[in-house]
Amino acid sequence: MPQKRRAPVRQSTAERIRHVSRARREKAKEELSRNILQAAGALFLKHGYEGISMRQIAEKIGYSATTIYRHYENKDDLLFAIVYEGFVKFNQALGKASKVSGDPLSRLKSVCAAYVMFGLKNPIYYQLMFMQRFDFLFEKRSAQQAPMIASFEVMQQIVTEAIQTGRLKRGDPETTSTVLWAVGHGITSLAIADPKRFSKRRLEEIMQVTMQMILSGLVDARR
Amino acid sequence: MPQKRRAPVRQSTAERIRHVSRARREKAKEELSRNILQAAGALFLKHGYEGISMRQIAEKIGYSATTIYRHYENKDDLLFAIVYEGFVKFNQALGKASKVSGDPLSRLKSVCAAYVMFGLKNPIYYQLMFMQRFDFLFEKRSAQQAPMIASFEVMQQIVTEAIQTGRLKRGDPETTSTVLWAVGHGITSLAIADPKRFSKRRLEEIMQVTMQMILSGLVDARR
Amino acid sequence: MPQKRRAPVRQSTAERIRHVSRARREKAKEELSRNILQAAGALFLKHGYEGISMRQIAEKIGYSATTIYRHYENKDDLLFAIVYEGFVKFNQALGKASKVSGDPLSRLKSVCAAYVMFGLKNPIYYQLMFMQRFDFLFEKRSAQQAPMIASFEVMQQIVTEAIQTGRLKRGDPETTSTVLWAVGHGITSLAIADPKRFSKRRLEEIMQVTMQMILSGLVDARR
Amino acid sequence: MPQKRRAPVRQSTAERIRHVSRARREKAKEELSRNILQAAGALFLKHGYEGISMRQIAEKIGYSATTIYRHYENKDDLLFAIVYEGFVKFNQALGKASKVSGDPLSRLKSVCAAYVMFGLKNPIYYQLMFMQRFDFLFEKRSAQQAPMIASFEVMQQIVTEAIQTGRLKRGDPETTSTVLWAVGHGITSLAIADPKRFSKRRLEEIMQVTMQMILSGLVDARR
DNA sequence: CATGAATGAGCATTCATTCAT
DNA sequence: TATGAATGAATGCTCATTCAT
Repeated sequence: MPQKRRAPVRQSTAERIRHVSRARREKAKEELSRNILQAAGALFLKHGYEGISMRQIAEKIGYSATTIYRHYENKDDLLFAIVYEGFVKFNQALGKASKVSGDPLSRLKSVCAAYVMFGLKNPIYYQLMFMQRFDFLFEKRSAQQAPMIASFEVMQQIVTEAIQTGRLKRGDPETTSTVLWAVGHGITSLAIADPKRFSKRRLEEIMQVTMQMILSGLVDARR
Repeated sequence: MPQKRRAPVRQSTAERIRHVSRARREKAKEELSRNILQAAGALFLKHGYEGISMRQIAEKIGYSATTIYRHYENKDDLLFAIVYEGFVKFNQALGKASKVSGDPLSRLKSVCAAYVMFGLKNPIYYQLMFMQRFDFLFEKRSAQQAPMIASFEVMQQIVTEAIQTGRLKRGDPETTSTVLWAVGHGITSLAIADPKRFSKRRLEEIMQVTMQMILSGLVDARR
Repeated sequence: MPQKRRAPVRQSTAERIRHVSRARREKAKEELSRNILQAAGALFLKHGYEGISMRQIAEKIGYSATTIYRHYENKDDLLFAIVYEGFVKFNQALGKASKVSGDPLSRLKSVCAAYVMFGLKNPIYYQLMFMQRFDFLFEKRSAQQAPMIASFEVMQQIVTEAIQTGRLKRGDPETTSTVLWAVGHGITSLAIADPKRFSKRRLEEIMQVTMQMILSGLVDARR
Repeated sequence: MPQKRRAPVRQSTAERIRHVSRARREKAKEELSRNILQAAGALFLKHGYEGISMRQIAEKIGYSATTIYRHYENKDDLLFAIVYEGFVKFNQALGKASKVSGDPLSRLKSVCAAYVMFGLKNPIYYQLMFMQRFDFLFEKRSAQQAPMIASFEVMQQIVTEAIQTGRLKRGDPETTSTVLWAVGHGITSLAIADPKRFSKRRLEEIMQVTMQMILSGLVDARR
């Protein structure tokens, strides 16, 4: 990141007094960055990206609007940071779930559950990531698509394995994993969009019915 | 300074033909109305409701922004018109599909297919209807929620029937129909959001796998 | 098309001096506030409240329209500030005049003269306060009506005293003070509206004739 | 008034059928003109000139906005027509009152009463004429200021007479008549602006006190 | 590092006015 | 004569962003 303005050679007295350890300062900065991200995320979610102004974000965190620009280049950048972080977290969650011990099928179940769980626990991220169209964000940032792609591949990988080991019916792994993805996405997005309909109990029922449907429907019964 | 506003420069008669017979004029008006609706829909979809201005819509249809106001009271009204029409069409599609002859199960399949088909054929409507949050639109127009509610009920009705006639496994009809809804929504919304991944062939495969999954997974095999 | 908004072109430092010491800065801010108030007042007066736009005010003071909003919440607020300040000044003027030494009659004369003088010295304030209907301003700001009410009461108070001490003819104090008010308002508003007719000399004559008329006409001659 | 578009040589059938007597047609036109004037006056008064749109006027009379333009050239012209008519009526009222039989003093009283009465009976006209600033209206229409000027002169004429015949104290007639004018205007405008304070009874009291004040104060008692 | 001041561009909406019918 | 359609300009206001301190 090209530092645009070099630091002055001589620190002012005031600066020296305020001077804390370098680590401490950086930590504070990061904390603020994260703060901004969270506030912005929550607001974007509630009122849409275009519906929220930098000033509103600033007000929520108790800083001036200008301060945000010290942490993020502009509004787009801020949004991207949220979505990007979302994908990193998402990727971690799926990755962790996929490493559960057991046969491919239980790992598949684990990943599916993790998918839905992520969405329900991070509705802000999920909506920003999957329920709105921010293609434009990645247009000029293709280099940073890695975690997004990786996430997609985790599931496909497991499905492939499950098919190869004969636990799932024979078929194109991409097709099958897309179906699973779609089921997960359908439940998650509906649950987020209309929480009233998705009480905890109802959701549990739904998940159970769904899992059973998947198992009865996709598993190769001959084994 | 009550300065006189100058009269707008008119386009020559040849450029645009208007003011013909009364019937013709009304037809032209309706056509323009529809035109606005379509343009607005496409734009809202791509950039979000808040991301699109009346001016942008106007420019797309080649009229001044003011003209839109002759057809729709305001921006909200315009969006509502789109969503409302979407639900009317949606309702018709589901209704028609549900009246197919045969046992509840084949009607269920028919409705599911109709659901996905509607989304794929009317991606603009679908996204505005289901992939964004426009609760506020109906807040003051509860009287016009009919087609929306009716749509939701079609599927639930069929599921209930299928359970009662023993074709589907015993269970709460609402849970079961929600699962089906979620599956349909998952496929549809993914297909719309990422068309590259959903070629016609791939989609057919997906639908087939899905249908089979549903049937194997939810149907009461004892019958 | 979330197109980036370009940064505004700034004026060179030399052109306008800002950002000095904190105290200096606050002083500058107040000065600008006052500047806006004056410009707005003059314009509202000449073309009516509805006839003037924020942009026109801004242009008059050489700032952008946005800047006004840093000082006043909105157009109503701006108008209110003017009228309110007017009443504060008016109240002070009447109050001071009423405290002149002497019998009630000379204090009455003093207040009448102060009334007219205020209007002539502050024609902008006067017209906005008394020659246009801005009831709506106070509808939601009843708490701030104090100076206005106080002003009205000063004259009535003196008249009451003058009647009680027998210097004015017996009669309803409210009626009498309203007559005096009307006379003062008549002269003041005509003088403001048609300054050509009200040269300094002519005005002096008018005031003299009027005062004499009041004294001959309202004073109880038996004393 | 230069007719911009000449009438077609051949009347269409429809036109011939609709054809009524010329007189009847003109009468209808005038009636509509008057209708527009009244509606516009009432609205201008209530919401200010700038606060009212042509469409609002049109809606009030149940015609399209375009129709107004057939009767008045533009909005300014419409306002002017109102004010002009007001001055014509005002002039008539004062003129009639000044022709009452009797000595100059009773004629003076008659004119003063007529002044106030006009304002109270035609508050719309009065406010538009005297309580708002429409200088711009007359800037390019100086030829039509006649009734306005005439009105001003009626009172001055009587005062001059009264002084010459020794009924009023010696003094500059212009000064004296201006004082009277101011008193009349003061009462009238206050009564219009704040009707709550000016009940019929209160107003009568005020008028009586005022008249007495004028007589005691301005009349030459030596006669 | 954080901020106050400032601004050009943009937004939804309304307006006065014109034109052809 | 009256009107529907259309429009450029304007309005109050908000926004993202910059700059110098």
